[in-house]
This record gives sequence, C-alpha cells and structure tokens, in this order.
Amino acid sequence: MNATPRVIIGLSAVVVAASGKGPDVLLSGSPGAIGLPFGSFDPIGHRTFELAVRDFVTSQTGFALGYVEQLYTFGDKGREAPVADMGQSSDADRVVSVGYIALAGSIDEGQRRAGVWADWYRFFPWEDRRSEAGARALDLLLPDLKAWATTTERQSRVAMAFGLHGQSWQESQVLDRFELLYEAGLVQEAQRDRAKGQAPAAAATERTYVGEPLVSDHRRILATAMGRLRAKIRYRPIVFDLAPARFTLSELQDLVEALCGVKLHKQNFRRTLERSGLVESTGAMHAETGGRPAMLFTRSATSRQAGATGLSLPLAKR
Amino acid sequence: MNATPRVIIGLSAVVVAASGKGPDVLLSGSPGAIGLPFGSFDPIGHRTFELAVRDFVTSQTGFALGYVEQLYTFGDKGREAPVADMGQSSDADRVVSVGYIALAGSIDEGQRRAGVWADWYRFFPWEDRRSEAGARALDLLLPDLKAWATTTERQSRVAMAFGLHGQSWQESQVLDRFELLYEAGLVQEAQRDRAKGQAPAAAATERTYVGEPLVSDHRRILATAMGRLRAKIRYRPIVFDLAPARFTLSELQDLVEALCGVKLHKQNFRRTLERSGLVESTGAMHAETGGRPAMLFTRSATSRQAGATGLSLPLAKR
DNA sequence: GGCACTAATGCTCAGTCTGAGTATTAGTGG
DNA sequence: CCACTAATACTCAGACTGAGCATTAGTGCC
Repeated sequence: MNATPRVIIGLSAVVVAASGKGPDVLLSGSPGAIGLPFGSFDPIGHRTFELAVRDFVTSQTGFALGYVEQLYTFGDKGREAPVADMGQSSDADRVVSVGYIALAGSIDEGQRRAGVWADWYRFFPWEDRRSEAGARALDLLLPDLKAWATTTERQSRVAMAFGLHGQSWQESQVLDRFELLYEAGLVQEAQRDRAKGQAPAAAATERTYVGEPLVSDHRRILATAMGRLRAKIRYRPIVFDLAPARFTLSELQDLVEALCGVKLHKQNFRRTLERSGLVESTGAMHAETGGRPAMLFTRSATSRQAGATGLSLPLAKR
Repeated sequence: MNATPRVIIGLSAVVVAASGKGPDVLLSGSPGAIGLPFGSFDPIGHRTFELAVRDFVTSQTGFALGYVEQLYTFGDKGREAPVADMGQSSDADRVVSVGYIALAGSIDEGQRRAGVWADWYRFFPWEDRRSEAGARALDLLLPDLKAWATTTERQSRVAMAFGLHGQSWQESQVLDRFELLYEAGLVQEAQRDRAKGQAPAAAATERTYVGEPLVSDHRRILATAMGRLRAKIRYRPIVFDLAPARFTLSELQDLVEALCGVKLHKQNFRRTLERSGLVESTGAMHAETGGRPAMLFTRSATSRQAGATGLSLPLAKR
C-alpha cells in the first residue's frame, strides 16, 4: 500500500449551447445531486486534457464538441464534492479538477432532448438582468448581503460586485458575486461545506435559497465559465460558435443578451456589428416574426482569423 | 505496490519583476538546465494551490509575492521534462503542471542579486520590437518558417501570428508564435522532445537556435504568461503591481513598452493615462534625467477597485 | 549669466466611434 | 386598404484617437 494520498485529476466541462431563450448547460447526475459532466483523467490513456474532455463528453452525451477551452484548475481543499459522489476515490485522496468550457453550438430539438440541459440562470437568477425577474432575485439577496457586510472592506466588495452605488453592473463579474454570496452563506453550498465533518445537527439551519445548487464546487466552476464567456465575447468572436450558421441580427442580439444577461441598444448593436466586418449578409431573407423580414447573415471569413476581435455591447438604457 | 501510475502535480511560477530595461523573470536550476521555479504540490499540507505557490517561491527565493494569478494547467504527454529532472518521480508517473504568474513588483538591487533573474527576451528575442534587434531576430527565423509553411493553413497561421501581410503584429500572441516555431522545429525544445525515446544518434542534427531554451515545457509556460500579461495590461491595471510606488509617466511608459515589446506614442499615452483616472500626481518632482523634471505619480484609489480597466496602448508609428 | 541640450508637458485639429433618438419600410393578419 | 410589428435607415452632438507642433524647466558648459 502506498501511504501518500493520491491526487486524482477530475475533468469537468461546462458545455454551453444556445437554445430559444437562455444559454443552456449540459448537466449530469441524478435528482438531488445534479452537476456538470465530470470524468476522471486517465494518466495512461489520455495524451492531453483537451482530448480527454472531448472524449468523455462525447461518450457521456453523444455530442461532438466544437470550441473547447481550458477554464481553470480548482484545487481548494474543503470545496470538493463529498467523497461519496466521486466514484472510486477513497477518503485520503485529493481531487483536483480541471474545468473546461465547451461550446456545443446551436443545437436542434432532437439533440436537446438527448441530454439534460438547463438554462444557466436557474443557478444564477440574479445574473439575468434582461427583465425584472433578475432584479427581483437580487432584491431578495441584498438585505442579507448588506447585513453580512459589516466591515468597510466587505461593503466595498459588495458594492463593486453588485454595482450598488455609482458603480455599474459588470456582467462578467459572475464569480466575484458568487463568491460573495458563498462567503455570506447565501448559497446552499456554503452551508453544505461548513457542515462537513460537523455533527449533522449543527447544520440544521433552514433557509430558502435563491438559485439551485450543484454538486461539489460545480456551481463555482459554472460561475467561472459564465464570467469567462461574458468577458471573452467582447474581445474574441466566440458568439459565432454558439449561433447557428445563418442568423438574423436580432437573433444574434438575443443570443448575446442571453449570454451577458443585459439588454442592448438595437440600432447601435447593428451598427457596430456591421462595421466590425465579423458578419456578412447572405442574400437570403427570413420572414417569420410578424414584422418586416430580416436579412440572414453569416460570420465572415475574417471573423475566423486569429486576431479577430469580439463584439461591442452598447447597453440599452434601463 | 500500486499498479496505476501516480499523477504528480507540479506548480511552476512565472515570477515577473520590473528592473531597468526589460521585464525580468526569476529562474532556478543549474547551467544547462535552467527553468522556472518549480515545486511539487503536497496534497496533505497545502490547502490551495495559490498558498502552495506563495509558499515555495518564498522558501526558494526569499520573495514575498504580491499579485498571484493562475495561468494554465499543462498536461500534454511528451512535453514534460525528462524524468531525471523531476526529482523523486518515477518513470511511470505523469506530471501535470499548474502554472502561475506572480508579480514581484519593482525590486531593488539587493533583491535582484538574491535570485537569478533574466530579461525574458533572452528566451524570446523576436518578441521585443522596441528596437531593431527584435526585428533582426525575427528575420533570422522567417525564411525557415516560410519554408515550413507548405500548406495554406500553415501559411495563414504564420501570417496571422507574425503579422506578415496586411495583418498587424499582436503583442499578446506570444504563445501562438512560440507554438508555430515549436511545430516548425525552430526552437530547441522541439528537437529535444522529438529525440525522446529515439536513439541518440537520430537527434544529432546541429543547428543554431534563436532564443535560449528552458527545461521541460517551461518556455511554453513563460510564453503563456507573457501573452496573458500583455493582454491583461489592456483591461486590468496590473502594471501598477510591477511599477514602484511612485513613478514618472515616462518610467511607466518604459515599463509598459518593455512588457509589450512595442514603442508607444508618448503624448497620447500620457493623455489617455491621465484621463483614465488610474494615476494621480503626488506633489513631488523627479529630476535626474537631464531634461525638464518630471512629476511623480502614484496609482489612484480607483485603480484598486474591482472594475478598474487597464491602459490603452497608443502605438507609435514605426 | 547666457547658450545648447534634453525631456516633460501643453495644445490643436481632423477623423472616427458612441449614445440616443427619430424616421422609414416591408411584411402579416384582418 | 388599415393597423401592427419588426427591421433597417439616417442624424446629431459629444467623446475619444492618431499625429503633430509648440512651450517649458532643468542640467552642464563656456
């Protein structure tokens, strides 16, 4: 027997697809223990992490991934899953998980039904500021958050992350906001992690949480992925890896709004987009929305080049 | 005995400090086998990676790190170090390394001598476009690179990465450029990795390389770090973690130019910087350069806030 | 003290980009 | 032919950028 604990490398993937309304993420697990698709890294069989991720996602869900990007490697002790969830690992093992983002593109209904997908705002209701719903979710949290912010340091972190005072809401600070909520004990994972190793009775505080939890630290991984995607959309043309091959500018705008959780100014969005040279019109039109028919566009060749930039996000006033 | 190979997690740190001319990185190792500071992650003792990194860098070099950020997790088989370099690992182990960037700030001569520092352009001469020297380094490589680019796909990758045709030089694409050179066999590591497991004789092709190699895949890690820093400088005020507490605008500009390897337009750099609100003038002046005395500035309070943006980089025309 | 020299600062101007609107236009369903 | 809905056009002022030219405050020498 080897006395030193083993390190197990887990790979988790945030697989994002665009459907009708929100960005959807692929989930796995059983009711009550839902998480991201997760696989163990096999030191012998897998030559690179990326190949391993493509491999296990395809074998678990049947999807071939398009764009794949490494996200972050999570190794904090105490925030991993309870060992029981992890499969063959034993108590002494340390699980380190390498998170990946994968964009599955625009999927059809058949593919959609083949996997378990969920609108990512189920786990982060406060991140959706396209409608009043998100604002209401945040209103539920703010009193507790303010109560927790007893020091000026905490107060300023809260103000910055949630755009409280003069500060504006930064759509990509998803992780900062989640970590604050975690520290403040306002998400379920916080209670779960604290309860570890304690007598079960000590953890019995009941409260209603805003947003559903995920297994292990998967909600944190998802938050990281959302933040990364939202930031990256501004400086790399990744939206097109989520959009269908042909789209109207309104569809593209809806997609961007769904990802970033904000409303954009329509005319200005079109203007910057057309100037950017990232899209080009196919001749075809699309009439199905009850208004004037829209031109169908595709991503241009330049949008595939290495140096291509992302989109500008001209916010609509509230 | 355990039959499954162990996974060993290594931590490597790219510790950057600003000195007189170029950005310097902290190195360790012996002549002929120079690399980044490297430590093994201890699954029992270390609660988080970041703490572990701070820990081993401080114990190896005596520096307390300021800003620390995870870079990337490298796990490709075949690009790690030859096993002998790795310490106690055995042949069957798989080494995965989590790379970190750390900014050691502006260091003084004493600290400088305490560690082994090197201008990072020693390893990437072609990345320094402030003077003719870098252009000359690139000229040495281009013929071979073009000879290697036999397919249109390769040609366009080369053109994009090195800004060949209409394309502009993107200072943050350090990794893309390095990977192309690696694939083309124009950096020493490529030959070393290919030679692994081959008869020594097969690897005997002699050639002169541009830029010094590092142990293992450390030059790739360094390239990743350089690219990340150069990109990040534009959207986060990290320069200030490298600059001294008080600086003149010219000193700051020199620092930015050194990091990004490009020349900037002086007046416009000052203008955007002052408008950004990231710096504020102390009353003090600094006269030592033989010209009009310069105002000394500090980073402002706003530059420390979460949403603070980075610098704009108004390029000087050639 | 005056002169040459070196940087640091100041100021200007045209072209471009952005935020915010107002105004048309081309379909759809009575 | 009319009301309604989106899509697409056009406008205007203010802010930001790229490029220069101009001015100023030190230093070191005759």
